[in-house]
Amino acid sequence: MLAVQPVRNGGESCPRARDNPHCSQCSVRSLSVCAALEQEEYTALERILHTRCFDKHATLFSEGEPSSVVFNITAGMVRLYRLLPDGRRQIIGFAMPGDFLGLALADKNAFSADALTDVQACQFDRREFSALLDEKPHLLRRLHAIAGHELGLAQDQMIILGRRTAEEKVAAFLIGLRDRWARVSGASVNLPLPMTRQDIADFLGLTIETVSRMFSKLAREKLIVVTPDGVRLLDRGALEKRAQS
Amino acid sequence: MLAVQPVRNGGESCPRARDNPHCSQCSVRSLSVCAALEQEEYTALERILHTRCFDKHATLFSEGEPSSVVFNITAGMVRLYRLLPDGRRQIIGFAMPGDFLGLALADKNAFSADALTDVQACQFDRREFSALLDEKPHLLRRLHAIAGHELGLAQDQMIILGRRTAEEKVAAFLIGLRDRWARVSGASVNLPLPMTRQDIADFLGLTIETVSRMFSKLAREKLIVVTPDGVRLLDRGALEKRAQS
DNA sequence: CGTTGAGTTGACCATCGTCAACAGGAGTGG
DNA sequence: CCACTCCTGTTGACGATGGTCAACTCAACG
Repeated sequence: MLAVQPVRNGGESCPRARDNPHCSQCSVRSLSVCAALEQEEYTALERILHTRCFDKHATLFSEGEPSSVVFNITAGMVRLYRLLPDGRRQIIGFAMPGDFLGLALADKNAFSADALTDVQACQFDRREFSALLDEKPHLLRRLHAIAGHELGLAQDQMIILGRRTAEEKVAAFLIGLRDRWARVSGASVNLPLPMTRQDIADFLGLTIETVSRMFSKLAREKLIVVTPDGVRLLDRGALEKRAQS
Repeated sequence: MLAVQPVRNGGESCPRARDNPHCSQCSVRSLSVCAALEQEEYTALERILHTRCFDKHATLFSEGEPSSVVFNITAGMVRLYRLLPDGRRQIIGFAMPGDFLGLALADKNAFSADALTDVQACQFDRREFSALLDEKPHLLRRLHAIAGHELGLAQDQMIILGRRTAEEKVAAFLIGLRDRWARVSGASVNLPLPMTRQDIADFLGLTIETVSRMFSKLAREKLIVVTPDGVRLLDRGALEKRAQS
């Protein structure tokens, strides 16, 4: 099954989810900030948490605007990007279940975020969340650890953008996405790609045509099969070799 | 004067500096983690702080090794980089006075760091520093705020690497370095470049030849003058226009 | 059944990388 | 002091990678 999370939930509307905002039953708890907290901390989080749903293509927040809320994604995939004055776009990353948006707790959004699929998320008022961090330093430690991890990912992406060929970029993208996806939904050779070729191109610093050509090339060489809503990874080893990772 | 910080200090040796580890007299205090702390926090920091000097070309730490210490740079410039298996190198950034190395507090170094000039730094044992953060959540907040800022810089760099031409990259590099340098040593049209062309190339995802050509081009067009140890920025406005920033 | 938008493929071309030659400074040894 | 080497940086000629432009397919949708 290539369909992403929300479909699995059968399009449950958010009210249903809101009836039940218990971290103890959260499927992404082990993957996110919320991992390894104390009962008291979960209780505090549940008190200020709102479950939210976003339709595909909906905007979670926009670059430059005052940021009033932060999110923990629980289902679906989110596109994070920044725009240049001349209209060029750089995709910063793709957020998945377990990912936290608003790590920096800054008062302006550093980037825009919109939903590539239907998305569910835990939403927190930024000030309330920030105040909670003052009360629960342990939670702040968790958040900081995640920020450190994100910094590492950003540096990986710098290497990909700066020092890799088109083929290596696409291979590294597929490997990287697969690894992250496996944490959420278990290992599988099928990898859903809810983003467009343009999104991938803007993530990798390529054009849509080059991305398409590289997909075709990898398919011709039997490393992947391109499916309607993603790819099937046939030869992970060979793919990793191309990614130079 | 294009010479960088340590020269200004007349080559004072570290023992001299160690006699005097008082944050209250630190020239970079206002720029770093240490800004806006309480007296009690400075006292705690001074207790676990060691001032260190590194000669030009010395290694502060290496990628992959267990990280036992963290640094706050007080003078000089440091090159931060990662290596690919095949020898290609990506420079992650250049650290200046006020910059903190080891933000993530991870137990392995995510990158290597070596001195481009003589360097002075406050060194902390990572475990001691980490323990201090548990006692002083306010200090952790500071550190987290800085991590958020670094994440923003990393995203800026992604845009530069992914979506800009060689000329834009070099212009953006000069503007960015100048802005950061101005915080340390005051505004000036003279910008020291202690790094080699190869370093700049590995930072921008270019070759040494292309960097050289772009410097020549900007010089031919009277936007900069290339000096033995850096550049003189003649037309900041025009340069910013080229940087598309 | 026409329209729209995503994706693929081909032809051509420009930017930037590769290879090579050369200049100038620093360090070394005769 | 000069000759020599080494290293960094500059410049030119050439070519390849990836961008540009265009035509086409296909699926979704009314």
